[in-house]
Amino acid sequence: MITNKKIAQIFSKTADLMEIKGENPFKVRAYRNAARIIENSSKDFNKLVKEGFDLTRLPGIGKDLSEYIKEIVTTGEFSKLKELQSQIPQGLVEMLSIEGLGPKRVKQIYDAFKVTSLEELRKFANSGKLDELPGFGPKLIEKILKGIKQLKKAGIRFLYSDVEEIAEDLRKYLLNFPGVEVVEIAGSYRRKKESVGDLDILVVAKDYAKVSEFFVKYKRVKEIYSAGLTRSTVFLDNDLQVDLRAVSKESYGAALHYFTGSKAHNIEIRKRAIDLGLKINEYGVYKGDKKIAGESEEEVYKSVGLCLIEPELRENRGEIEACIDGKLPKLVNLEDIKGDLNVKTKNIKATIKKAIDLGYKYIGITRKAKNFLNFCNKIDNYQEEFKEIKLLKVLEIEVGTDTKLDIDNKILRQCDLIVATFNFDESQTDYTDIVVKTIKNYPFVTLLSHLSGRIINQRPLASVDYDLIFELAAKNNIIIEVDANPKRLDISDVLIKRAILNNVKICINSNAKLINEMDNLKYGVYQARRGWAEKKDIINCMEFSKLKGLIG
DNA sequence: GCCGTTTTCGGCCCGACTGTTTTCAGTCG
Repeated sequence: MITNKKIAQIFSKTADLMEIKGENPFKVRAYRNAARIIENSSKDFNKLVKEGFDLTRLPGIGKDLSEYIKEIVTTGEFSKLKELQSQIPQGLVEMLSIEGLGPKRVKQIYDAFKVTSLEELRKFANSGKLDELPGFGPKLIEKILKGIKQLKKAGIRFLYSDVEEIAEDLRKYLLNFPGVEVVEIAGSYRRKKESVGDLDILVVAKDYAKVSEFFVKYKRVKEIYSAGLTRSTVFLDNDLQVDLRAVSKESYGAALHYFTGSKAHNIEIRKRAIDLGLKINEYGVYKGDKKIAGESEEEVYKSVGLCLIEPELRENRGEIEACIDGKLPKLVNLEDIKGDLNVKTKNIKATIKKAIDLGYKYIGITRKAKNFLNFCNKIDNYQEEFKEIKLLKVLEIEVGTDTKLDIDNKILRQCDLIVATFNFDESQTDYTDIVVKTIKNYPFVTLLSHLSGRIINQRPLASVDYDLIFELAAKNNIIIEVDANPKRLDISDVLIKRAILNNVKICINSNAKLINEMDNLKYGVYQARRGWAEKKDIINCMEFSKLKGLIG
């Protein structure tokens, strides 16, 4: 089955190749735009095509792209891409990821020397041949050589949780410097994306030059890439890129908006400004030469007739339209969480104490069927001891590819919640059947865990007909879990939005194996916010009495 | 390739920076 992600990948690949070929850049943009729309869509394109939906109704998809999508869904391939691939060597695409090399220069190099691989490029650069090309000076060539070396590192994204500590430490470090008034970390970090490419730090300060000097002396800086009058870039010891930018107080809101992104969101906002006869850049909102807004983000949004849109929503996934219609979600907050329903920690007493510390009203401790009755006795005893928190006995069953389940009735009567977790065999391609069978044949299962099976940067989403599953889940009151483990965040933001649109309730659990991993729940909340989730969509934001009715 | 309440052509977000030139193209975010 062709997933949205797969279609998106095909279009972006096509765009890369077209760019090198020297096609009209706006045409290339149309493909990239379509790729983004499809990947972010809350609808399954495979399904839309099969239902005969008129794809040209979607903004950004016209007559041609609509036909191409149909071709990809029905044949699994894209003839245009195949043709491009036969004309343009793969090595050229790799060259695009070298800092300083874009499509024009790659094409220039290829046309002149027929260089098709990075290795060949390195030889040419070293031999001095590249100097012959117009526009290629010693500095650019040095940059290319350096870029080839660093290529492996380039493009890696860090888990949000991995950069969080550094980011907050840097924030404190800069705030301590005399004359620094504001430090804010923008970019995908502020949008709470599951992975972050680099850190964009904005600073309002009396004397930027001094702050910049102080910044590049940060203990973890390995390399200073550039240090200018308004911008400095460094690499840290773990290869994380950090940009520091000087911002004036009067432009702070415009700059924060601009550098928070996403790019797609910014472009939409700017288009809107143009329609209103305004111009937006990182310094402010302008009517002619007159600056009419810029000090705060609220002002910037207000100038184009919008309300403040929370950073997590800024992906051009319908947030602007929702704002106009007054239908922006009131996003869930960490404080709304009343309990964690899937904790696999060994030490029960320590778990309960931690849950109380976290202010939880209830905590679900999970075990597999083996020795479950013995575990239940222990929980009953602890419940006597800790009356301030409600303890739930959670049974986890692993669904293999055969969906055979054999659970003792005694156990079923004892547990408060049964969670099915999927253990997909990587060799299989479509797991929809297994999930459907689990829902239909085992009515005692109320929570589905690891539905997509993804591990960030390692294992992609399983190929499942998510809309079908969500429909069934809504009908059968099945809850879908968001595993807050920052390496997983399964299900993803886009899927959370799709689940909620299908009236499916979600549950954010830490899946903690160690006590301190219970703190990971916040990452699940961030992901849920990116998936437009409100308090009412999340069962562990509910009082215990209401929750009981949903999981019982 | 998409789009249109100046609608079937002619636009398409916008500015900084870099390195190369000598007024600007390419790249980047």
